[in-house]
Amino acid sequence: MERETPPNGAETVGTVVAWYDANARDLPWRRPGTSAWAVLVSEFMLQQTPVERVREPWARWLERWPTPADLAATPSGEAVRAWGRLGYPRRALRLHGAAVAITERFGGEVPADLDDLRSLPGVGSYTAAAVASFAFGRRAVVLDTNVRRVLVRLHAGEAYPGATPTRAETAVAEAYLPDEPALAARWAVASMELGAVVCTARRPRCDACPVADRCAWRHAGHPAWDGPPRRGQTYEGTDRQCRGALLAVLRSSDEPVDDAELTRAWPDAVQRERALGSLVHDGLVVPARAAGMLTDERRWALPGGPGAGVAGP
DNA sequence: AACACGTGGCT
DNA sequence: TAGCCAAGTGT
Repeated sequence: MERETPPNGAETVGTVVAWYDANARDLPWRRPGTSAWAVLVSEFMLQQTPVERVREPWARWLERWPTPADLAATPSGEAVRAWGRLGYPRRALRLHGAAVAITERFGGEVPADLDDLRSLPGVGSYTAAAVASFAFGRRAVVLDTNVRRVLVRLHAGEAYPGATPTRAETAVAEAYLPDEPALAARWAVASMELGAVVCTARRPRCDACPVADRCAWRHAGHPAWDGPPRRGQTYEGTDRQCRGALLAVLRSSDEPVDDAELTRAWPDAVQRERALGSLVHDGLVVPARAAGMLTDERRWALPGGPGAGVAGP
Protein backbone atom coordinates (compact mmCIF):
# COMPACT_ATOMS: atom_id res chain seq x y z
CA MET A 1 0.00 0.00 0.00
CA GLU A 2 1.11 3.48 -0.80
CA ARG A 3 2.38 5.39 2.13
CA GLU A 4 0.36 8.48 2.96
CA THR A 5 2.96 10.84 4.31
CA PRO A 6 1.49 14.28 4.91
CA PRO A 7 3.75 17.16 3.88
CA ASN A 8 4.89 18.91 7.07
CA GLY A 9 2.53 16.71 9.06
CA ALA A 10 4.10 17.42 12.42
CA GLU A 11 4.16 21.13 11.68
CA THR A 12 0.50 21.11 10.71
CA VAL A 13 -0.36 19.30 13.93
CA GLY A 14 1.59 21.82 16.00
CA THR A 15 -0.03 24.77 14.26
CA VAL A 16 -3.57 23.45 14.64
CA VAL A 17 -3.03 22.47 18.27
CA ALA A 18 -1.68 25.94 19.05
CA TRP A 19 -4.65 27.49 17.30
CA TYR A 20 -6.95 25.30 19.39
CA ASP A 21 -5.28 26.31 22.64
CA ALA A 22 -6.02 29.95 21.82
CA ASN A 23 -9.46 29.56 20.24
CA ALA A 24 -11.25 26.53 21.67
CA ARG A 25 -14.90 26.95 22.58
CA ASP A 26 -15.73 26.45 26.23
CA LEU A 27 -17.81 23.28 26.01
CA PRO A 28 -18.82 21.82 29.38
CA TRP A 29 -17.83 18.25 28.53
CA ARG A 30 -14.30 19.45 27.78
CA ARG A 31 -13.70 20.89 31.23
CA PRO A 32 -11.14 19.21 33.47
CA GLY A 33 -12.65 16.66 35.79
CA THR A 34 -15.41 15.63 33.39
CA SER A 35 -16.04 11.91 33.93
CA ALA A 36 -15.72 9.38 31.14
CA TRP A 37 -19.43 8.70 31.54
CA ALA A 38 -20.20 12.39 31.00
CA VAL A 39 -18.01 12.36 27.90
CA LEU A 40 -19.79 9.26 26.62
CA VAL A 41 -23.18 10.91 27.18
CA SER A 42 -22.03 13.98 25.27
CA GLU A 43 -20.88 11.85 22.35
CA PHE A 44 -24.22 10.07 22.14
CA MET A 45 -26.08 13.36 22.17
CA LEU A 46 -23.75 14.92 19.61
CA GLN A 47 -24.33 12.18 17.04
CA GLN A 48 -25.97 14.20 14.26
CA THR A 49 -27.10 16.93 16.64
CA PRO A 50 -25.52 20.42 16.83
CA VAL A 51 -23.49 21.41 19.90
CA GLU A 52 -25.77 24.25 20.94
CA ARG A 53 -28.76 21.95 21.22
CA VAL A 54 -26.87 19.53 23.46
CA ARG A 55 -25.58 21.78 26.25
CA GLU A 56 -28.73 21.91 28.37
CA PRO A 57 -29.99 18.32 27.95
CA TRP A 58 -26.47 17.08 28.72
CA ALA A 59 -26.31 19.00 32.01
CA ARG A 60 -29.76 17.82 33.07
CA TRP A 61 -28.97 14.21 32.11
CA LEU A 62 -25.83 14.12 34.25
CA GLU A 63 -27.62 15.67 37.21
CA ARG A 64 -30.20 12.93 37.07
CA TRP A 65 -27.89 10.04 36.15
CA PRO A 66 -24.36 10.88 37.36
CA THR A 67 -23.10 7.33 36.77
CA PRO A 68 -23.88 4.49 34.35
CA ALA A 69 -25.39 2.50 37.23
CA ASP A 70 -27.87 5.30 37.92
CA LEU A 71 -29.18 5.16 34.38
CA ALA A 72 -29.06 1.37 34.26
CA ALA A 73 -31.37 1.26 37.29
CA THR A 74 -34.00 3.36 35.48
CA PRO A 75 -36.58 2.05 32.97
CA SER A 76 -35.41 2.69 29.42
CA GLY A 77 -38.59 4.64 28.73
CA GLU A 78 -37.44 7.32 31.14
CA ALA A 79 -34.29 7.75 29.08
CA VAL A 80 -36.43 8.16 25.96
CA ARG A 81 -38.58 10.72 27.77
CA ALA A 82 -35.58 12.67 29.06
CA TRP A 83 -34.08 12.65 25.58
CA GLY A 84 -36.83 15.07 24.64
CA ARG A 85 -36.49 16.60 21.20
CA LEU A 86 -32.81 15.87 20.61
CA GLY A 87 -33.81 13.66 17.70
CA TYR A 88 -33.06 10.04 16.77
CA PRO A 89 -34.56 8.67 20.01
CA ARG A 90 -33.02 5.27 19.38
CA ARG A 91 -29.85 6.91 20.66
CA ALA A 92 -31.52 7.27 24.06
CA LEU A 93 -32.36 3.58 24.06
CA ARG A 94 -28.83 2.66 23.06
CA LEU A 95 -27.32 4.95 25.69
CA HIS A 96 -29.48 3.18 28.25
CA GLY A 97 -28.31 -0.15 26.86
CA ALA A 98 -24.72 1.03 27.06
CA ALA A 99 -25.23 1.99 30.71
CA VAL A 100 -26.61 -1.49 31.44
CA ALA A 101 -23.67 -3.14 29.66
CA ILE A 102 -21.14 -0.95 31.46
CA THR A 103 -22.75 -1.82 34.78
CA GLU A 104 -22.99 -5.53 34.09
CA ARG A 105 -19.79 -6.19 32.17
CA PHE A 106 -17.37 -3.46 33.21
CA GLY A 107 -18.06 -3.00 36.91
CA GLY A 108 -19.83 0.29 36.31
CA GLU A 109 -16.75 1.95 34.82
CA VAL A 110 -16.67 3.20 31.25
CA PRO A 111 -13.98 1.10 29.53
CA ALA A 112 -10.97 2.81 27.96
CA ASP A 113 -10.19 0.05 25.48
CA LEU A 114 -11.32 0.67 21.91
CA ASP A 115 -12.77 -2.80 21.39
CA ASP A 116 -14.55 -2.74 24.74
CA LEU A 117 -16.08 0.60 23.83
CA ARG A 118 -17.12 -0.71 20.42
CA SER A 119 -18.93 -3.57 22.11
CA LEU A 120 -21.41 -1.12 23.66
CA PRO A 121 -24.72 -0.50 21.86
CA GLY A 122 -24.70 2.76 19.93
CA VAL A 123 -20.92 3.06 20.03
CA GLY A 124 -19.36 2.86 16.59
CA SER A 125 -15.85 3.55 15.40
CA TYR A 126 -16.14 7.31 15.82
CA THR A 127 -17.64 7.32 19.33
CA ALA A 128 -15.24 4.66 20.58
CA ALA A 129 -12.24 6.66 19.35
CA ALA A 130 -13.65 9.91 20.72
CA VAL A 131 -14.15 8.49 24.23
CA ALA A 132 -10.77 6.76 24.23
CA SER A 133 -9.14 10.01 23.16
CA PHE A 134 -11.11 12.71 24.98
CA ALA A 135 -11.85 10.87 28.21
CA PHE A 136 -8.76 8.71 28.55
CA GLY A 137 -6.06 10.50 26.56
CA ARG A 138 -5.47 7.48 24.36
CA ARG A 139 -4.04 7.63 20.86
CA ALA A 140 -6.99 6.96 18.54
CA VAL A 141 -8.02 7.92 15.01
CA VAL A 142 -10.98 10.21 15.62
CA LEU A 143 -12.61 10.48 12.22
CA ASP A 144 -15.86 12.40 12.37
CA THR A 145 -17.41 14.54 9.66
CA ASN A 146 -15.40 17.58 10.77
CA VAL A 147 -12.02 15.88 10.68
CA ARG A 148 -12.85 14.17 7.40
CA ARG A 149 -13.68 17.52 5.82
CA VAL A 150 -10.53 19.18 7.17
CA LEU A 151 -8.29 16.39 5.91
CA VAL A 152 -9.90 16.01 2.51
CA ARG A 153 -9.51 19.73 1.90
CA LEU A 154 -6.08 20.14 3.41
CA HIS A 155 -4.58 16.96 2.02
CA ALA A 156 -6.59 15.93 -1.05
CA GLY A 157 -7.77 19.32 -2.26
CA GLU A 158 -11.43 18.35 -2.47
CA ALA A 159 -14.43 20.22 -1.14
CA TYR A 160 -16.16 17.38 0.67
CA PRO A 161 -15.39 13.86 1.83
CA GLY A 162 -17.32 10.96 0.31
CA ALA A 163 -20.27 9.20 1.86
CA THR A 164 -18.21 6.85 4.01
CA PRO A 165 -14.54 6.91 5.02
CA THR A 166 -12.30 5.06 2.59
CA ARG A 167 -9.23 3.05 3.45
CA ALA A 168 -7.05 5.81 2.00
CA GLU A 169 -8.77 8.40 4.13
CA THR A 170 -8.14 6.42 7.28
CA ALA A 171 -4.50 6.01 6.23
CA VAL A 172 -4.13 9.78 5.87
CA ALA A 173 -5.72 10.35 9.27
CA GLU A 174 -3.41 7.75 10.81
CA ALA A 175 -0.41 9.43 9.19
CA TYR A 176 -1.23 12.79 10.76
CA LEU A 177 -1.83 11.29 14.20
CA PRO A 178 1.19 11.93 16.45
CA ASP A 179 2.80 8.95 18.20
CA GLU A 180 2.66 10.46 21.64
CA PRO A 181 -0.80 9.79 23.14
CA ALA A 182 -1.27 13.16 24.83
CA LEU A 183 -0.41 15.06 21.67
CA ALA A 184 -2.54 12.69 19.59
CA ALA A 185 -5.52 13.48 21.82
CA ARG A 186 -4.91 17.21 21.50
CA TRP A 187 -4.70 16.91 17.71
CA ALA A 188 -7.93 14.92 17.65
CA VAL A 189 -9.96 17.56 19.48
CA ALA A 190 -8.19 20.43 17.73
CA SER A 191 -8.75 19.12 14.19
CA MET A 192 -12.40 18.52 15.04
CA GLU A 193 -12.75 22.04 16.36
CA LEU A 194 -11.15 23.46 13.23
CA GLY A 195 -13.71 21.69 11.09
CA ALA A 196 -16.56 22.77 13.34
CA VAL A 197 -15.84 26.50 13.47
CA VAL A 198 -13.46 27.38 10.60
CA CYS A 199 -13.33 24.71 7.92
CA THR A 200 -17.11 24.45 7.82
CA ALA A 201 -19.23 22.76 5.17
CA ARG A 202 -21.07 25.87 4.04
CA ARG A 203 -18.94 28.98 4.37
CA PRO A 204 -15.39 28.09 5.33
CA ARG A 205 -13.57 30.96 6.99
CA CYS A 206 -10.24 30.44 5.29
CA ASP A 207 -9.08 33.87 6.44
CA ALA A 208 -9.16 32.58 10.00
CA CYS A 209 -7.57 29.22 9.23
CA PRO A 210 -4.17 28.58 10.79
CA VAL A 211 -3.15 26.20 7.99
CA ALA A 212 -4.64 28.01 5.00
CA ASP A 213 -1.12 28.51 3.61
CA ARG A 214 -0.75 24.76 3.10
CA CYS A 215 -4.32 23.84 2.17
CA ALA A 216 -4.52 21.91 -1.09
CA TRP A 217 -8.17 22.85 -1.64
CA ARG A 218 -7.43 26.55 -1.23
CA HIS A 219 -4.37 26.34 -3.48
CA ALA A 220 -6.53 24.70 -6.15
CA GLY A 221 -8.93 27.64 -6.05
CA HIS A 222 -11.68 26.02 -3.95
CA PRO A 223 -12.96 23.68 -6.68
CA ALA A 224 -16.60 22.75 -6.20
CA TRP A 225 -17.72 19.26 -5.29
CA ASP A 226 -17.78 17.23 -8.50
CA GLY A 227 -18.64 13.83 -7.14
CA PRO A 228 -22.04 12.15 -7.21
CA PRO A 229 -24.88 14.35 -5.91
CA ARG A 230 -25.21 14.05 -2.16
CA ARG A 231 -28.69 12.71 -1.57
CA GLY A 232 -30.68 15.04 0.58
CA GLN A 233 -32.55 13.96 3.65
CA THR A 234 -36.22 14.37 2.86
CA TYR A 235 -38.42 14.53 5.90
CA GLU A 236 -41.85 15.98 5.24
CA GLY A 237 -44.38 13.18 5.08
CA THR A 238 -41.90 10.40 5.82
CA ASP A 239 -42.23 7.59 8.33
CA ARG A 240 -39.57 9.38 10.36
CA GLN A 241 -41.78 12.40 10.75
CA CYS A 242 -44.69 10.14 11.65
CA ARG A 243 -42.64 8.28 14.26
CA GLY A 244 -41.56 11.59 15.71
CA ALA A 245 -45.15 12.79 15.99
CA LEU A 246 -46.30 9.59 17.69
CA LEU A 247 -43.38 9.50 20.09
CA ALA A 248 -43.95 13.14 21.03
CA VAL A 249 -47.44 12.19 22.21
CA LEU A 250 -46.09 9.31 24.29
CA ARG A 251 -43.35 11.46 25.84
CA SER A 252 -45.87 14.05 26.92
CA SER A 253 -48.08 11.57 28.74
CA ASP A 254 -47.42 9.83 32.05
CA GLU A 255 -50.19 7.38 31.24
CA PRO A 256 -50.58 5.02 28.31
CA VAL A 257 -52.25 6.69 25.35
CA ASP A 258 -55.01 5.25 23.19
CA ASP A 259 -55.37 4.99 19.44
CA ALA A 260 -57.56 8.08 19.29
CA GLU A 261 -54.76 10.25 20.64
CA LEU A 262 -52.31 8.84 18.14
CA THR A 263 -54.81 9.34 15.33
CA ARG A 264 -55.05 12.98 16.31
CA ALA A 265 -51.26 13.26 15.98
CA TRP A 266 -51.14 11.43 12.63
CA PRO A 267 -54.41 10.88 10.77
CA ASP A 268 -53.14 8.64 7.95
CA ALA A 269 -53.98 5.16 9.22
CA VAL A 270 -51.70 3.14 6.97
CA GLN A 271 -48.61 5.18 7.72
CA ARG A 272 -49.49 5.50 11.41
CA GLU A 273 -49.80 1.74 11.81
CA ARG A 274 -46.58 1.13 9.97
CA ALA A 275 -44.69 3.68 12.06
CA LEU A 276 -46.18 2.39 15.29
CA GLY A 277 -45.15 -1.11 14.36
CA SER A 278 -41.60 0.02 13.71
CA LEU A 279 -41.47 1.91 17.02
CA VAL A 280 -42.59 -1.25 18.84
CA HIS A 281 -40.06 -3.26 16.89
CA ASP A 282 -37.33 -0.83 17.93
CA GLY A 283 -38.34 -1.05 21.58
CA LEU A 284 -39.25 2.62 21.77
CA VAL A 285 -42.94 1.86 22.36
CA VAL A 286 -44.68 -1.03 24.11
CA PRO A 287 -48.31 -2.16 24.10
CA ALA A 288 -50.00 -1.26 27.37
CA ARG A 289 -53.30 -1.47 29.12
CA ALA A 290 -54.46 1.12 31.59
CA ALA A 291 -55.02 -0.25 35.07
CA GLY A 292 -58.59 -1.27 35.68
CA MET A 293 -59.67 -0.84 32.10
CA LEU A 294 -61.73 -3.65 30.67
CA THR A 295 -61.87 -2.26 27.17
CA ASP A 296 -59.94 -4.09 24.48
CA GLU A 297 -58.91 -0.86 22.86
CA ARG A 298 -55.19 -0.72 22.30
CA ARG A 299 -53.01 1.51 24.41
CA TRP A 300 -49.37 2.41 24.08
CA ALA A 301 -46.59 3.64 26.34
CA LEU A 302 -42.87 4.21 26.60
CA PRO A 303 -41.08 1.07 27.84
CA GLY A 304 -41.01 0.46 31.57
CA GLY A 305 -43.42 3.19 32.54
CA PRO A 306 -46.68 2.91 34.53
CA GLY A 307 -49.00 0.49 32.78
CA ALA A 308 -46.34 -0.49 30.32
CA GLY A 309 -46.27 -4.05 29.13
CA VAL A 310 -49.32 -6.12 28.40
CA ALA A 311 -50.59 -6.60 31.93
CA GLY A 312 -53.06 -9.36 32.55
CA PRO A 313 -56.41 -8.59 34.28
C1' DA B 1 -23.34 -0.28 0.06
C1' DA B 2 -27.21 2.23 0.37
C1' DC B 3 -30.69 3.48 3.38
C1' DA B 4 -33.39 4.52 7.60
C1' DC B 5 -33.33 7.09 11.45
C1' DG B 6 -35.51 13.24 14.41
C1' DT B 7 -35.21 17.82 14.90
C1' DG B 8 -34.18 22.54 14.18
C1' DG B 9 -31.38 26.34 12.38
C1' DC B 10 -29.33 28.68 8.51
C1' DT B 11 -28.96 30.55 3.76
C1' DT C 1 -38.08 28.96 0.12
C1' DA C 2 -36.48 24.44 -0.11
C1' DG C 3 -32.57 22.36 0.70
C1' DC C 4 -28.57 21.54 3.21
C1' DC C 5 -26.34 20.39 7.26
C1' DA C 6 -25.29 18.80 12.21
C1' DA C 7 -19.21 15.26 17.13
C1' DG C 8 -23.02 8.53 13.38
C1' DT C 9 -24.81 3.78 13.99
C1' DG C 10 -27.01 -0.40 12.59
C1' DT C 11 -28.67 -3.24 9.10
